[in-house]
Amino acid sequence: MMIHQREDHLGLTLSLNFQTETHQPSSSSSPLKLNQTPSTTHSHFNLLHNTSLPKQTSDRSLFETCRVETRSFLKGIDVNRLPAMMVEMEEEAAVSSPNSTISSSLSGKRRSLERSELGNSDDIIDCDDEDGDNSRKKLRLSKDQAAILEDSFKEHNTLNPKQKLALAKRLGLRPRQVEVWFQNRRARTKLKQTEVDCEFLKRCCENLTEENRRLQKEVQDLRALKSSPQFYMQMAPPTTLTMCPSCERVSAPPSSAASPSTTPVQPRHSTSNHHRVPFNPWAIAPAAPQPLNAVHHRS
DNA sequence: GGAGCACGAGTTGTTACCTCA
DNA sequence: TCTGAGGTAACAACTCGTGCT
Repeated sequence: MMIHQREDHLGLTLSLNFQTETHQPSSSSSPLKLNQTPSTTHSHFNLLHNTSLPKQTSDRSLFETCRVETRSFLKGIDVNRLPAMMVEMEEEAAVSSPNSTISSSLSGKRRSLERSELGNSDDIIDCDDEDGDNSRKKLRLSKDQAAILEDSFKEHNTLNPKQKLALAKRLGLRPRQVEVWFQNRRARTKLKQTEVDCEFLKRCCENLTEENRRLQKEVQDLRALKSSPQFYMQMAPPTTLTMCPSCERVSAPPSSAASPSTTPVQPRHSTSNHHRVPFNPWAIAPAAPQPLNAVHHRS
């Protein structure tokens, strides 16, 4: 056992780390997929029997014992509800290790070291299957539990250990389950936000493409006009574009109908200093493109 | 029955912080 | 006092397995 005292940003002041880590098969590294053992069951077992599991998973006899005892222990337990006794035990475990799950409480380095020490993952024996076929039961949170978690998530999308404990106690779940729920919730929220952002950017792109097409056509028309100046002279002054003589910026009058991105641009200057005059397309040199945030005519 | 999806949970890598030599 | 190594906790990203529609 290792005593580790720290004051982290979440307000945890004291932690006791029991070195009762278990070894789990790496789902990605091992071609042979074994049913993975929820390590929390190991922690249940450890807490119940106040013992630690063997570090080397080749110790099959101990694991078989564990398996039998766990199976009998799990009989009659609703997987969605944790007995009060277990909640209290989990609380203690959570206080001693904020992560509360043995596997996840291991540091990356330690975990990878143990992975390398583990070698053949075939030695892993599941310890929590209640019917002996190595199938894990899918936990399903009740509507009430989900609603409370949702409410809590709306308040704050991360939990400090105290909040986690309180919530776990209130819901009759293990702190680790609350933690996992919040992790998954954050991940899924982020995913949805990414989808929304992606959709928004797609629409922006479409609008810009459309505007680009329109501007290209306008340039084409103007070039055609330039090539026949006598025709231009007979034309009425262009009404779609005006230029501020002060800053020499081009803008369109409010009446021109266009997409939102081509909405007429009104100068912010006072009319005493700036007059809207017909824009002569070849009277000024083409302005260099400006960064979006430099276009001060947009209101 | 099986395809698709939602969701709980495990795994792995990274980062920040702490302790200690 | 500074510094680097090692340990720990927390988190994100990825993944898998199960249950539901």
